[in-house]
Amino acid sequence: MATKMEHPTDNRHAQASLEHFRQLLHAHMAKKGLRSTDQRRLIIETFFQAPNHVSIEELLAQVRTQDPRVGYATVYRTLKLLTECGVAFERRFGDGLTRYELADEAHHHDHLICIECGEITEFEEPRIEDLQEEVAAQYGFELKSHKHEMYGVCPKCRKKPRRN
Amino acid sequence: MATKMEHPTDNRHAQASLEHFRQLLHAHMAKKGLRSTDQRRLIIETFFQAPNHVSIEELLAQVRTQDPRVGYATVYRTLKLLTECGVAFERRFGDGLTRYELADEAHHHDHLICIECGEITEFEEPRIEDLQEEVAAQYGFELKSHKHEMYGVCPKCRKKPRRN
DNA sequence: CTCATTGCAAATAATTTGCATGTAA
DNA sequence: TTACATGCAAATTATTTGCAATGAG
Repeated sequence: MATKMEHPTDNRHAQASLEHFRQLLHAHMAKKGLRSTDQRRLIIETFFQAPNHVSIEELLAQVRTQDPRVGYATVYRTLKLLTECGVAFERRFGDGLTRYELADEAHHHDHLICIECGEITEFEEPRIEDLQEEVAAQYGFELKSHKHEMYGVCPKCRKKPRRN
Repeated sequence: MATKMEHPTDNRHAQASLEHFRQLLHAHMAKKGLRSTDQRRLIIETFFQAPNHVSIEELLAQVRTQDPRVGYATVYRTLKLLTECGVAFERRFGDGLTRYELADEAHHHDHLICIECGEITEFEEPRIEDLQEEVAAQYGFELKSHKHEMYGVCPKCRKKPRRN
């Protein structure tokens, strides 16, 4: 059961898996009567290609390399749209800003965060996932998603003399 | 190893365990030359007695029943102090505000959050804790703390007709 | 006495919103 | 054409900070 092994730091997703998200989005937009605009398409494609855990600011900077006229508000509104239709997850780590990532349940991962240098490492551990289902069932919860962050000192920072 | 069983919703901590936190705080304040004031003592004791996951606003409201003159800034500053010396943890769930809880590692728990009604249930699962250590070790991390939140639909909300 | 602390108000920072204008469908 | 979308700037919200007055050690 616990045999799948992939590069845990390979953040980007195959084109194939993006197709699913494009469909989700399309369905949502059709149902709500929303429109496909240049800015939305650009922001969405940029998000799909961006590294994981992008902030609005990072995403906007990247978007503006293609179209400098795009404003903050549009990025916020588009990411909210992606969140609403289940394409993106909002995440808040310690720094005061929201980051976004693809809602890729099939390729689910959790995070190891270094409290010294802030480096974020992804991990997958199917045995933990199984236990989560077990716990949720104990409490009668129907599990939809989860967030599992472990904070510690990464190998690099452990080598440095510790601060006091 | 996995035999301890307690009321998972019993949030408050025995007086005995608070003693440890008082000492931590006292040591930190002594080392930094900080002073013990009426406001600080009141805020800290209120925090110790408050339900888990208090927000600044809730805490201030409670504090003001004892002393209406206390201001927001003092509560923020005091909670930051508690966080710095390891007495409290900052937590950010989905709503845009920071909540605080006792940094009680010995009585560690994680959270099950209902996405319908917002109810927060605590759980403990030693087998997950063990696996966390294992994963951290795989990556060479020295684990300091973690945050594990599971989102789903609680038993009560599952009974209600689902919204669309 | 000295310097940390407080309350207030003003300052920040991230995010949201109102509105006139632009533009998919 | 008919709303939805955009960009801008102003508004909001949570949190932080400057400062004069207060108070702990």
